[in-house]
This record gives sequence, structure tokens and C-alpha cells, in this order.
Amino acid sequence: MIQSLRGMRDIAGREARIFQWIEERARYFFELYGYREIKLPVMERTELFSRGIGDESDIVQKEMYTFEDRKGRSVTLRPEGTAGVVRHYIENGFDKRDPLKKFYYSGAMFRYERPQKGRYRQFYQFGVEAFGMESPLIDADTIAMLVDYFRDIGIESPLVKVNNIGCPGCRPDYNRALQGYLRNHEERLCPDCRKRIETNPLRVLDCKRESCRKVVADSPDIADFLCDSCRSYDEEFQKLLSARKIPFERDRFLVRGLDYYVKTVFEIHGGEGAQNALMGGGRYDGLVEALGGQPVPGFGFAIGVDRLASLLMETSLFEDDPGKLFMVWNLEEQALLLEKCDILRKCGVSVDFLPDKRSFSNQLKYAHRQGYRHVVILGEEEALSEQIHLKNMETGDETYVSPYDIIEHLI
RNA sequence: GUGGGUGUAGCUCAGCUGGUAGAGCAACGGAUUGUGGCUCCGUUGGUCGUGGGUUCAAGUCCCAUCAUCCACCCCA
Repeated sequence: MIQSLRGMRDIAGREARIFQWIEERARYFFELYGYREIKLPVMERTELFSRGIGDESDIVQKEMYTFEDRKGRSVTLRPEGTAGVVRHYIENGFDKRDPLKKFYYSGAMFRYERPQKGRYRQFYQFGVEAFGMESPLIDADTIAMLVDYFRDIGIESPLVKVNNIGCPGCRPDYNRALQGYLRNHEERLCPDCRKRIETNPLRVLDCKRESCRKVVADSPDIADFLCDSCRSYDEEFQKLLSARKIPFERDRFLVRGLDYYVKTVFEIHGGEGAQNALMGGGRYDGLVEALGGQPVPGFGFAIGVDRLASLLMETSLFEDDPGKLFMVWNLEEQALLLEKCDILRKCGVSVDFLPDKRSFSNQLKYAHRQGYRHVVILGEEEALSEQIHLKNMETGDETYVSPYDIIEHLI
């Protein structure tokens, strides 16, 4: 038997419906807030990601699906969406002549990782990117959009965590202070974090180990090191979130994995298990320049659709589908069956039937097992009438109705 | 990449210190060829993940491999 590849899965049945719904609502909200769709290639030159995400990042180092194409060029299946959007932005010269742009994208991403709960090698994300805007207004407005969206699709109380991780002007000061503090407590840190003291001290802040978290609890707070510009930016940002009545908490241990982030970073959490971050994002003012464009500020986020879907699978969303009909039929002239189905479908009702002849009893049994709430009985008698012989499978009631108001009877 | 758990019917699982595979549910047929659910009867379905080894004999023991789950690293 040929199986699907490791970490790759089929999304079918109710989960597929939930995926569709999640995406439909996201599109609605993104459009409402002025973002416009962009469809991007699933494969890019490897260089785009190594430069965009950072050569030393784990994603680039060990998680990319990288191949040589037939001409020997190195190509990579996208591990995230931002780099592609930035490439599009620069390729079209928007950075030089028309910098204010808001995009959203959606699709499959690929990372060669060990699968676990809420993590797959092919996974689905959608996200937005706003270019040319350096104002807490865009940060706060976009987070407000997200909270509205999460509530709309039925995530009761999304947990919004925000932080400000400074800019190239002030973060080095903080890094030095943090390094100094961590060196003094090095013996209490895990081996990974000991290395991080030199390579990326910020990452020690979000280590999951109990011992490291104790050390970090008394570490210097970045808020005390922000430059005037970052500080006032953050103050205004939090003021705007409060004014918009967005429940959030500042988490000073929230740092993001991708090194292009500056100032605002944020995550929204929900659900069980270790992989419970539903989305993450932040400001990346240096990224466009790093990929060869003009220095243009950016802000964006990505939502993990698989994780959202698995959360909604726990609810009763789409558990039944009252609007569909099943034809229980027995006719000499089979064309009549198709004719009747056609009429009903033109009235906007989903109709299905079994294509082989079986007894009424048998067909009803089937309809019942499939969970149909209503069936249409179509025998030689009904074939002569304009009326539809409708049976409610829950009450057992049978009525004759016109196909044009059948929808009324299906609720 | 690291650590641990699990692979037996479509699903959930049983199968003792090795002796030739079982239950429940589901599916399908019938009791009921114009009426489902409840009940009863019957039927189908398994190279025990795969490959190798030990043995007279392996679902059971050993090795390898693949898949899956959970956690770490990292991230959505």
C-alpha cells in the first residue's frame, strides 16, 4: 500500500469544511480591514529564504525542503509566507514608487521537522503583511482585526500576548545587560541556553525549562532599555489596544524566533498541548532592505490553520448538515429521477441518491445511517405529480410540498 | 536531529510463561420487494506494519526498518 509521506496528511470530511470556513471568514475580515489577496508560488530560490529568515535560523539550517531543479539551481518549498510577499513587493518596485501596500496570502508551507501534535511537514497558514507604515495604529488595528476574527469563528477568549523587543538602536544595550546577567547565573542554565548567551541571549527568555525560567524571572526587563522612539511607540500601541477594548497582556518573555523582528511582537494562544500558539507576528522594519529593497517598514503575522481547525473540531461546528436531501426512489423510467433532482437542485438544495435499484426499506436505512434529516420519496405515484413527497426522518412526518418552497421545510 | 510510547478486521481493542487469531461496534444481506430507527438471524472482512533472525513451532522473543503519537529543539 502506498502511504502518504511523513508529516503530510489529507484533510477531508468535516475538517475540510472547517478549513474552508476558517479561510472564508479570514478573507472577509482581511478585506474589511483593507488587505488584498496575493497568490504566491509555493517554491522560490533558496536564497530568498536564507537571506530573509536568517542563515543561522533553525528553519534555514535544518528544516527546509531544498532541491536542485533540472538546471542545477537551488530551489526551496516555502517554509513561511513573508519572504515571498516581500519578494513580490520589491520585484514590482513598490518600495521605490508606491510603498503603502497591504497584502494577505493563504496556502501550504513546508518544513522538514519531526511531526507532533499541531505540527506537520506540510501545514497551512494565512497571514497579512503591511508595508510602508510605521505607526502603532497599524499594529493595533491589525491585532484588533485578529481578535474580532477569532471571536467570530468561535474561539471564545483568545489570549493575546504582546511585547516590544526594541530596535537596532536600543536592543544591543539590552542584549549586553542580559548577557551580563546570564553569565552570572550560567551554571543554573541548560546547555542550550549557555550557548545562547553568546549567540542569541533573547532566546534564553523563552526557554521552557523550569531551571532556566527561574533564572530569567529576575533578569533585566527590556522595557527599561528601550530608546525614546521604541518606548513611545510601545506606549501608544498599548494605549490604542486598550482604547479598542482588546484584552491583552504584556509578556516580557515573549521573543519571536525569526530574527528580523523589531519593536512590536505578539502571539495569540489557545488550545491544549505544547504547540498551542495559534498565530504569531510582529514588526519587521529591516526585512525589505535585507532582501535588496529600499528601507521600508513592515508589519505582519501568520495564522496556523491546522491548529485553529483542530480547536474547532472539538466544538460542534458543522456536525450536521440539515440542508441536504436524499432521494428514495423506485421508477421504471430512470430519467425521471434525474429530472426531479434537477428541479430540486435548481431550487438550491443539495440532493443525492443511490444509483442502483434497491428497496425503499433499504434506501431509507441507508439515508438514516448517513444522517439525512429529510428524504424525498419518489415512486411511480409521485412521478406524476408536481409536488415533492418529503419525509422528515426525525419526526417521521410526511408532507407534499412544492419544490420552490422546499427550503422552508428543511430547517 | 534527541528521548519515550504504540502498530492485531473499516473503528476501538483482547490475545497469559511461544502451540497456528477473537470480541464489540461498523459495513453488507435477510425477517420487511412503498417506509428508516428497536429487535432477531446471517454474511463479508486479518500475508498480526514491513523485512530478517532464534525455534520443531513466533501476534507473542531478538534485530532492523517504516509509520504514528507525545515531548524536546524550533515554530504556525
